Amino acid sequence: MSTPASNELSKTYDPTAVEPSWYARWDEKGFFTADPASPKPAFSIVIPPPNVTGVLTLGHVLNNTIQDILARRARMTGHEVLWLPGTDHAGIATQSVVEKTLRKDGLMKHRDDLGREALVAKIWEWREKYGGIILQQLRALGASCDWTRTRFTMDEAYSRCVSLVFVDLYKKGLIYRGKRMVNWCPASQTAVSDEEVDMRVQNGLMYHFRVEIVEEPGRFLTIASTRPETIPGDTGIAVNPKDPRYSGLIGKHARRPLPLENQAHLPIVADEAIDIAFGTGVLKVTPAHDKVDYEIGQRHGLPAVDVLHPNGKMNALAGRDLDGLDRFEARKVAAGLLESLLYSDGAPALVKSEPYQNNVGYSERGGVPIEPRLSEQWFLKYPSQAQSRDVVADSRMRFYPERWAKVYDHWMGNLQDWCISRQLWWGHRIPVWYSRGLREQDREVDQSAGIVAGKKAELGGHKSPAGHSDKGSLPTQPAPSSDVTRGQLGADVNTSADFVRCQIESPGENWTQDPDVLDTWFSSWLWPFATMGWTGDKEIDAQNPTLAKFYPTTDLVTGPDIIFFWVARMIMAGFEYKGEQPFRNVYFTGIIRDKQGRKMSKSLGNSPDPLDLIGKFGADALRFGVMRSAPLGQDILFDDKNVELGRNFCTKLWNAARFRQMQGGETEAEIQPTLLTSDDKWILLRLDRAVRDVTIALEEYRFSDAAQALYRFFWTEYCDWYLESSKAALNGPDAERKKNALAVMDYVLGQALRLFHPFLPFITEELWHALGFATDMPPKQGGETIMFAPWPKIFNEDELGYFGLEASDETFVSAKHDVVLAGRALRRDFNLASNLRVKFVFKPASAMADADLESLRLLLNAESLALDPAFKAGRGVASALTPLGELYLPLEGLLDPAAEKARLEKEIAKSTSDIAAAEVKLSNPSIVANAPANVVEEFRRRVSEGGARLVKLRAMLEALD
RNA sequence: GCGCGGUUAGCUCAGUGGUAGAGCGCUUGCUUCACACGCAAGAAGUCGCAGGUUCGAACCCUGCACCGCGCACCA
Repeated sequence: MSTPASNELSKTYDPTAVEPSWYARWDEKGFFTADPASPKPAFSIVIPPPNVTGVLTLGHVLNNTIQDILARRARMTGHEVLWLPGTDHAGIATQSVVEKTLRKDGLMKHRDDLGREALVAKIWEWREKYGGIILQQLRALGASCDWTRTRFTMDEAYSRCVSLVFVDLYKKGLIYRGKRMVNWCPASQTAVSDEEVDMRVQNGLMYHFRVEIVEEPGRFLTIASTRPETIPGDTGIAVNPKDPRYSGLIGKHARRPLPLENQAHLPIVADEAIDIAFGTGVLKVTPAHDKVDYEIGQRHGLPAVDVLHPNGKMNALAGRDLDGLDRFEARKVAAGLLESLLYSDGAPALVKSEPYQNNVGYSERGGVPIEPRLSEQWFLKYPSQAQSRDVVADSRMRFYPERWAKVYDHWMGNLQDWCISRQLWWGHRIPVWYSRGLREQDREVDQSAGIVAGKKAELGGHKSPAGHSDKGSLPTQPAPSSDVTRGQLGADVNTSADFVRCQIESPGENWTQDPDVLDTWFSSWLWPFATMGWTGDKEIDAQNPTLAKFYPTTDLVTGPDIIFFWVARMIMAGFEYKGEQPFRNVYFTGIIRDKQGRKMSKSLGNSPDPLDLIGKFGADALRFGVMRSAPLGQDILFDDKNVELGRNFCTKLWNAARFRQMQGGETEAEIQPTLLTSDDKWILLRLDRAVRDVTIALEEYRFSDAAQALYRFFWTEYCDWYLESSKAALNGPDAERKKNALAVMDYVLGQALRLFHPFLPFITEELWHALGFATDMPPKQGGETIMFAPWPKIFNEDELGYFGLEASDETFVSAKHDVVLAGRALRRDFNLASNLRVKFVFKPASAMADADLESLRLLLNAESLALDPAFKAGRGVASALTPLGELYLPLEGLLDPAAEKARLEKEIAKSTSDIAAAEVKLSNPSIVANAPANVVEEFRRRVSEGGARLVKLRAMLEALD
């Protein structure tokens, strides 16, 4: 047995004094380091890499606490744990942040002032200095990541994986380049993927304007549009062929009103896509600035006229009145022009403009409306689609909560090709090389905002090009490279190997690399294996112990907002490059909101800094508070009160430990089963229940349930009931009994600390050592750290028999608690101060052990509890009926007999109505016939027990007279 | 428009067929020798609405309303 803890605990728990030093020690000792050679079963998680520019938010706290809980519990259940950390280069976000700093510091006005190489160098510099702060912050939270394996998506080895995969997919014919309608962000001046567009409700205006029919002067068509500024880009007018109003006009022409100096004649075409019921049933077709219009344009051979610069300002083709204006300013000006443009009938072109609400796509990053824009980009047709869809559909990969599986399945069933190129400088440069001279020519066309012949361009909507159609089986295995050649893919791009090559290294002097970089997610989708040293070389990878041991990973913990961005793509990459799913379970957290239910945002200022909270309450408190209020699958309304509750709980735990320490004696003596009191047995059974509940809850990813079970067990059951009742033995004269009570306490505390450890890593480690639990454990199983102490197990039959634990112990002690509650209620009913020492008389229904009476007395805070089977209550005695007997509180002059009488009558009334309710049930033959036996039995019990209770209550009432 | 969540005590949420629960907040009494970040007692809910199934519904079914989210969109 160990010696008593030597260092005495201070009166209050100070997390700031404890947390950093324990973290440093864990880290130094290499406790977080994963050993691929370990014989233990593997458990692995890869962190969702935060932006390298990021700082810790409550979202990260939630997400990483969950991962840490999983990792820490896995260590305690004997797993070799790898929790792999790292950061993401986050293309647009990082480049914007650094550009902003540089502009603020006056080091540049525009990125072109520095040039590509210098800017990228600056960003690297910035990253070295400030990047990865968030990883430091995760340490303060207690995250047990294997920092020796920290990765960054732009590490040399990782970048090589990205290029490798690009080249491979290119060779498989899944990556192609083409001029297509993409989501263009005028703020960041790059294309973005469909997933990076948010639809927002917008209050705008619907403009109704007229165009004159060329062949029938004086006849007009009215068109409804929200974007009059794009009229100069109109190249056709479309109506539905079934619309009788306009059938005679098809094939004729309308005069485009703008620009005033170039009123072109637009063909009127018939297209099924036109909704007869919407607006006037006439659509202006602007193929260069709308996806649907582009498709209509394709069908009718209408050219695309781009009237916008990439930055969202109108260009020369918009006409002299609009040229140079911002698109929103141009909208107003265009409307004004239409208003002052008078037709031959003397009326203006503009009929009316009325308020209109519609949905507009916003750039997630740029925060401005997306401009659908025709441009040359790289696209990926997703690999391994079928396997990736099936693995979730048939539950080989489990989603928690399960409902996200449906969302995933829906998206997987409607995959659109992914626009992977970005017009940025920070990121993985596309490994494609152009023979000098060719590319410049291409770019010129792209930048010129000229007229592109409609027939030549590819279909919009990111449908796969011809020769790679969606019908038939999806390519689940790497397609043979001969399947599709680039020649078939982009008719508008010169793809001859003499001019274009896709390879990692430069082909030589006269070759220029594609200027674009890849979407950040094109690197993060490789995260689960690229971080583990994957090379793409089968032989080398087969020898990689990390991959062998830790891939596929066990769990992924992430937000549902990136299910498409990241999770789905990782699954596809996992199958394509590892031939296996990247993880077994995916846990989707809720979104952290403020207590009013609003999203956390900088502008609202409702986003507390987790480090402030840690400083104020401690990391354990923050973790516990967040976890206790984070039910599976629901958003979390965050309130500091939660953290306060966590802090209070830590203090409670601390003081319960302090109480134990103050009792002295050796730690963890052997429990003598014969000396166990009913309370001892009760707490052992409650502990057993807690072990079971917490274990199951964690296995089912119900973290808040686990936290609440722990909270209830420790605070209510251990502290409020057991610890108080144990004072009977601890303050009593019997040394053996005291020793045994301490042994029980130590056992419960030792197990409880382990159960708490995943949630509260710091305080549990501190107490584990301070109370001496570490002393007798094998070094690798709790001796050095509670991190490796075995996870508690529920009692088996032998143990239950050894301690003599039976269900009846629980029933009995809970009846004892009822006695205490009844006694406390009597105090309250007669307005006796809490601190008034009173004398109770107890008339037990059956014999009771001295220990039980003594604990009853203590819990009642009574001066005495006299056992008197023959007690006759008279006037001035308050009484209560309990499951274990009658409890009397003689009050002499203090009691108002009338009040006591009223109190008893109220109880009698309650009892009577309870009985009546049960009798009604029993008198109904169909209940007796249909209800299950145990339910009927329960009604009978209520009637019979209620009857007995009634008899006694009446006797008590009579005694008052 | 389609789909998914939600609607239970003042607030945040548990509760999947048999007499409504927790934490916070509130009220009252307590500096009771671990803890006032505490102890004890208490008040407080026609379980969104309307039908249905059932002996019995917060719970199962149908419809509706409202809140939130996702997807797709009509210019």
